[in-house]
This record gives sequence, structure tokens and C-alpha cells, in this order.
Amino acid sequence: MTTPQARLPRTPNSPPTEFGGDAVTWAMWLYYAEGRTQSEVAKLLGVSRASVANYLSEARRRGLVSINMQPDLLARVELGRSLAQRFALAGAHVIPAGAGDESDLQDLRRRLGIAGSEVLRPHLGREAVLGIAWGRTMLALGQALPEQTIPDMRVVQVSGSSLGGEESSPEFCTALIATRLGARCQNFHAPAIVSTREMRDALLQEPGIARQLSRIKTCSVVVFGVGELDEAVVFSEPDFLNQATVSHYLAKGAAGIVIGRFIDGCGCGDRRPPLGSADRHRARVAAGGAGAHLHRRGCLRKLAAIRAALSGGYATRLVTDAATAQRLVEA
Amino acid sequence: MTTPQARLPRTPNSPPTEFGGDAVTWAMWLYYAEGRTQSEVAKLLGVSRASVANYLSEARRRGLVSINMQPDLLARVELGRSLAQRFALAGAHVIPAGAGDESDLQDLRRRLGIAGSEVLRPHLGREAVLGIAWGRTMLALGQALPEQTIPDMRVVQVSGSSLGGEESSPEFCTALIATRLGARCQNFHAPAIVSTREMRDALLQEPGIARQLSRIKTCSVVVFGVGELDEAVVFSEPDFLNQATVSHYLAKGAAGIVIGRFIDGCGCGDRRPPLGSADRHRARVAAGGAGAHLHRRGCLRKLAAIRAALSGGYATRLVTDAATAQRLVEA
DNA sequence: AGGGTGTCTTGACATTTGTCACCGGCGGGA
DNA sequence: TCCCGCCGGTGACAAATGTCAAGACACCCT
Repeated sequence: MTTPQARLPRTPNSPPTEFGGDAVTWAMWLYYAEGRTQSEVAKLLGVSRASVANYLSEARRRGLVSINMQPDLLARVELGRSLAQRFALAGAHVIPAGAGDESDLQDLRRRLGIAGSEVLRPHLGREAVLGIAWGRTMLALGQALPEQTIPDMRVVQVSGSSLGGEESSPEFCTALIATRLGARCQNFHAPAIVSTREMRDALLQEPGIARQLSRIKTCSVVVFGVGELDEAVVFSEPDFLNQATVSHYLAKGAAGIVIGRFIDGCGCGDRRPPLGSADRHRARVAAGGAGAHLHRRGCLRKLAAIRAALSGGYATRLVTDAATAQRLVEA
Repeated sequence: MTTPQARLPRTPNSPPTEFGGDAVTWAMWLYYAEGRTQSEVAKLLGVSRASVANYLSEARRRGLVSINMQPDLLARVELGRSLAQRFALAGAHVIPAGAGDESDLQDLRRRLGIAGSEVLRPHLGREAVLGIAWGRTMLALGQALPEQTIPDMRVVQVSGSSLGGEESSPEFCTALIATRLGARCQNFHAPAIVSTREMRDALLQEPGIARQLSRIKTCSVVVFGVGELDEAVVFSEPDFLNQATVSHYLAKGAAGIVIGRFIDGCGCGDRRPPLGSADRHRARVAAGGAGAHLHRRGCLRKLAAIRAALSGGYATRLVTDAATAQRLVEA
């Protein structure tokens, strides 16, 4: 087919990178389902092999075809089994340790996000209600989710705003994940922290706020990161956590933060237990471990926070890396 | 890593090609989830790249990782849309025509099986009840299903035994598919055809039989092939279909067989309509077309059978190949 | 009608991947 | 204890795949 053949007729006004016809679909079918080589597909479709490669890449980019693995596989790893048993979890999903490079914190978060999105997958579907917290690991999770369109699904912001950095804020994480899933996004239009109790009570009276709070109770699955309690976090939330607050709660025995609430080593939060942890039917996925394997100041704090979250029964599933998992079972 | 390194410790008594440890899992994770190259994975795991390739191939063979595509895509193919509209189907899934080789009947069946398994996928899940008929296309469907474990799911044999060949018998198809899905298998422990009405009535009184019949009514989705009425089929079911029976029903206007019952061009079965076709909420997937595009004696019969099944409303979805679909819309 | 722009396609190249024959250790049997 | 068979690992080669810059066609605007 060296002659410059006439283009196939297309639908006239198709979006930029859109390909109106069936070529992508058929290429995808022949390649992925029937296991033919790209050359064979090219011959069958009458185009060059390079085009077939393009079609396939397009199909993957658009999520028309997806490879997925049983998320339980990660739980079958020996370490995962020990962890799950030790903390009475429904599953502990352990990803391989990274390159061991100390500068890989960002990379580790990216990989935790990938793992989290896999673990989340079986919980998604029509009528599902997904509660999303915030943090950089949540952000990574959103970025790892394949784009899809799930009708009748909702993504609910489970914590108030003004937490986290710009990109890892609750609003942004929730919106990103909702967009990726093609689901409805229901944000929490109120700050997480207000200065007076009167303001708090007034806010709770707001119909929109009350509605959001009741939505949170209907979540079929909640995902959150585990934050450590440490001077470093003060930097990013000046209005929420300051030196005085952290010291105060540390003195009271707090070990970590889960969805904006302090938890201690016994699993008792500072006020009511978050997440409806009494509800055994709701899946609660904790993603943690970013940084916990590094030999830094915050390392022990991070471990303590995760251990507190697990002991307290805040999570039913944990996603973490091998190094962190190792330390968790050792203790 | 050219030095012959010591072998990793393994579980002693593992089955032949079984690999006890986590290496396969981690290789799979790093490669498929994180998108690293095999060389990188090899470096991380400390083995040769060839071994990684072997691990991955093992993972695919065991179905630990599976690629799947949106089944609706197949329905979006133009031909599929016409078909669906013409016969008021919820979807008509059209796979590309084969190589055009007349000897490819077996291959076509294999490909129909792949398509069928994709179409079936969204109907599977917890609490789902899958009704399975029989035939070589059903067998191919089972073989195309990836191995998985779906809790609380059942696979129900919807027709009596002694139909089809050894491998394509109702029992075998049902068992195969149940195994692949990790679901419970509920067989029909009775012959499909008995010689006297008295025997039939007596069987219906049996508690086990009655229970199975009620199970069939609870199926959330039923899958079946469409059989043509033709002298050739006599060969495989000597006890059921013989020359006389076929001629008898042909004379009465029968056009095909669906789940062991004769149907005619108007969609009226010989006795009651099968499959609870009045139930609009139940998905009924028909897989048909094997051989229908070939220029043989049975070709028209096969087409007529499929058309009868569609016109009669026995199916809500059809899976077929492009050549057959073409002929169906032309008529 | 002419020129510009953007998209799709293509051939060529570099990389990645699948496969096969060979190798080495381990375990079982004589 | 020695030998043999088997299983898994490895290196090297061939095939398949991803990527890039350049070309061609259609559409749009003037």
C-alpha cells in the first residue's frame, strides 16, 4: 500500500483528536481480543502498521481498553497477609519497595496512587458513592485513575475545605476523581476549621452543609490518607495546624490525622470517631506510607500514625509499600 | 548479574508450573501497573529480563491480569446499530469478519466466544445469577473468560442434559464457566428429553428438578446459542433430533432451536415461549453466526434461525460477526 | 482561487519484547 | 555416593512495537 490512497470518508465535524469511524474499534478488537500482531491488523484494515500503533495508543489513552489485575493479588503478597491478620483488615495491599532512593518520595506517592486506584476499582460502579479525603496521595490516586464514565455514581468530599495545598486540597481531589470517573461531584462548601464554636454551629444549620453531611453518611466507600503529626506539616496548613496546636495534641497523646481529625494510639479521636468506623459494611481504604520508609525525622511519626489508624479500626483496607509494611509487622 | 546466583527459597511441594512466591505478582505489578519496562523490572527483582518475560507470560496464562474493553464499543459499530434498531435489541455486538477462509468455522466460534465474554462482563458480579445454555459457542465463551473469583455468584444450567457433544454439553459448559468465574455451579440433573409424558411429569415432581426450574426463573442474565434446524445437527444428537423430528417441526414452520426448544419465524415456540421472554428486565444474550456467513447448505437455515430468535424477542442482545450481521440487516 | 493550518498518515529507526536452546543445581533412585 | 532427569534461569537472536519527523490531504479563511 505504497500509493497515497484516498482518505476514507469521515464524519465532517468531529472533535479534534476524535476519530469518527470504526477503525480504532476494529483495530483494538483484532489486536487485543484476537491477539493478532499489529502488522496483521494493518493488513486487514488496509493501513500502515504505524497507524495501527497510533490507533491502539489512542484506544488506551481514551480508556477504551484497559488492562487490570485482581487487586487482591497485592493482598496475597506475604507481607500483606501478615498485615491484614495483625490489624484485622479485609486486605492489606503492599506494593514493591521503590528504588530505595531517598529522593523518591514523590515517586512513591505516584505508585501508591496507582495501587490505590486498583484497589478502589471493584468498589466503583453504578449507585456507588465514593467519599474522598485529601492530600497528596489522594491527588496521586486521582491521577492514576483511568478516564471512564460511570453513570449514577457520585463522588463526595468528606472533609471541609482549606486543608492541604492548592492541588491536594479536598475540593481539587474530589473534583479530579469525579472527572476521571465521569461521576457526579458533590463538594463541601465550607471551611474545615472555623475560629469560634458559634460559627461552627451556625454553619451546621446551613441546609447545604447539612445535606453534605448526610451525603457523607451514605458513602459506600471512603478513601483517605493517613497524616503524621509533626512540625513539618505546620508549613502547609498555617490556619489549621500551628506549632501550638500540634504540641497540644501531641501532649494529649494524638498520633496522627485522619480526614482532618486527630487520632491517638488507642484509636480514639479527639471528639467523635470519624468515618462511621462502627459501620462494618462500609469499605474504608487508607493509603499511607509515603515517606515512612525513609530515615528521616518524620519516619517514626508516620509509622505511629498509620499504626494508630489501623489499631483504631478506621480502615478496612490499607495500601502501602513493602518497606513500611515490613516495619508495621515488626513492631 | 552474570554470576549464577543462589536460588530463592521456594515452597517445597508446589505444583509443576506453579510458582509459590511473590515474584510473579511483583513483576506483574511493576510492569502492568507502573508501566516499567521488562529490563527495569528485571533490575528491580534481581533476575534476568528473560525470566521477567516468563513471569509475565505466566501471569497472563493464569489470568492474573486481563485486558478488557468496553463492550459497548462493539455495539457502536455501524452494523451493530442497524441491527439493534431493526430488531429492537438493547445491543448488537458485531465482531470483524474473519479471514474469509471457509475452514475458519472453529476460529470464528473462538472469536465469538471472546466477544461474548466481553459482552457478558458487565452483567457479572456479586449476587448475579447467570444462566448458561450449551453448544460449541458457549464452550468457546467459557474458554475466553478470564479466571476470577466472584463471591456470591451462581451459574445455572438452564437446559437438561444429553444435548450437544461431550465438551459442548450443558453440564460441561456450565461447569467450565462457573469455574472460570469462581462462582457456584448449579446443574440440572435430568435429561432434556424423555420418551414419555408420564416420565416427564414424574421428573417435574422431583424436588431437585423443581428447585432447579425455579432457579432458572431467577437468572439475572441468560446466555445461549442459536441453533439452526438442519439435517446436519441430527448427527450430534441422535436421541433428541432425528430425521423424522426435524422434518416434523420444519413442516410445522419451525426455524431454529433455542435452549432446546423449537422456535418459528413468528417467534412462537412449539409450546410455551422459553426464557421468560416476557420479562423485559432480564438480559438475554444470544450468540449466533458461526457458519452463517459461509456459502453452505446450512447457511440460510442458520440465518433464518437467528432471525427467528430475534424477531421472537428471545434475545435482548446479539453477538455475531460482521458478515452475518450484514445479511441480517439486508433481509 | 490561493494560501495557511491542522490533522492524519507513513516509512524509518531505536527500543522493547517473545522465544529457544543451553546451562546449572537440586532431588530421587540405584 | 553417584548418576540422571527435571525444573527453572539465562543469553542471544528474531520479531514486534513505540516514536519521530516529514509528507499529504482536507478544510477554512480571505
